[in-house]
Amino acid sequence: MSDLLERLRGRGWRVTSQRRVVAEVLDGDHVHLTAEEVHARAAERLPEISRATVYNTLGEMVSLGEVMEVSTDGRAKRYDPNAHHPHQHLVCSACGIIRDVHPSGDPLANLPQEERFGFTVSQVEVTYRGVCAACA
Amino acid sequence: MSDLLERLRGRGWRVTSQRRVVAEVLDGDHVHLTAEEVHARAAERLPEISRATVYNTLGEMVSLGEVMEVSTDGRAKRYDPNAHHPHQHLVCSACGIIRDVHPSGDPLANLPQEERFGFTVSQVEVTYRGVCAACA
DNA sequence: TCCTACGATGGACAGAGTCCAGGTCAAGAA
DNA sequence: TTCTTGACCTGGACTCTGTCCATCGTAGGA
Repeated sequence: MSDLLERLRGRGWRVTSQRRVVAEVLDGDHVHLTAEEVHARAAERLPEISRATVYNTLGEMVSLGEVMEVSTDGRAKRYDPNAHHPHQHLVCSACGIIRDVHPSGDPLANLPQEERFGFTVSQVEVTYRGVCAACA
Repeated sequence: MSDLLERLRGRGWRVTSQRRVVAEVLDGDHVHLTAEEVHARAAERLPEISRATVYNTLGEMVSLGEVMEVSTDGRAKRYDPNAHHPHQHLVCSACGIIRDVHPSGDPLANLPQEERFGFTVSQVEVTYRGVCAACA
C-alpha cells in the first residue's frame, strides 16, 4: 500500500501519520471494512486518531478512485481497496461476508438500448446474494 | 393494490386502517418512495399514523415478498411495490431518479461455478448508473 | 528554522431506523 | 350484537452512521 501513498503524494496529498495509518489498515487482508472498523484498527496504531479524520480520509480516497465504496446491506458502507481491478460482490445473507467475484461478460452490454430511457449509462454494480458454505 | 391487501389477508394479516393506507400509498404511480415519504403520504390520509408503524408495515411487506427494498445510494432505503416482476434498476447519478429496467439474459448465469466459492447463490441485484436525459 | 495553508480534532448535530411499555382495536366466538 | 383477546399501533427514547465546524497542530516549501 506504499504504492497508494506514493500515488496520493503524487496527486498533491500531504502525507500525515493519520493518512498513512488509514492506508495501512486498508492494505491488510481484511478487506471490506466499515468506516468504524477502519477507525478501530487505525486507533490501535494511532490512538488519538479521530472518527472525522477517518471519514474524511476514506472519502478522499474514494473520490480519487483509489478505494471503492460498497453498500451491500442498508447499514454502514464498506471500503474496498481493490479499486483498480474491476469486480463485483458476492454476499452471504446469513453472516454478511463479502467476496470479490468476476462474472463473465460485460454486464453493461446486457442493457438494451430501448431499456436505457435516454440515460448515458456508465457504470454497473452487481451484487450476488446467497449463503456461504460455512453458514449452509 | 386491493390485490395486495387480499393476499396479505390470506396470509393471516389483520387488515388495519394503517396497513390499508400504506398499501394504497405504494400503489400510486410514484414508486420507489423512502419510508419517510411513505409516512408523509400516509399521514395525509391518516394523520395520526406513526413512523414506527410505517417501518413495521414496510418491513413485513418486504419479508412476505410483496415489496422490494432498494438501496441505490447510501441514504434511505426505497420501497418498490413491483416485486412480482423481476427487474433491475437504472439510477441517475445527478438527480437520483430510479427507473425499473429489464436486462437481457439471466444475470445469475454470468457467475461461473469457480467464482461462487461454495456459496448457494440465489439472487442478483444489478444497479446501472448514469445520467438521465433531463440532467445531461 | 520559520510560515502558513492544509489537515486533524472532538463535540455537536442530523438522518435513518429500531425498540419498548402501554394503550387500542380487528375479527372470531358466543 | 357484544365480548374477548392477542395482534397492532403509538410516541418517544435510543442507536447507528455519517457530517459539520471552530479551533488547534503540523508537513513541507522558502
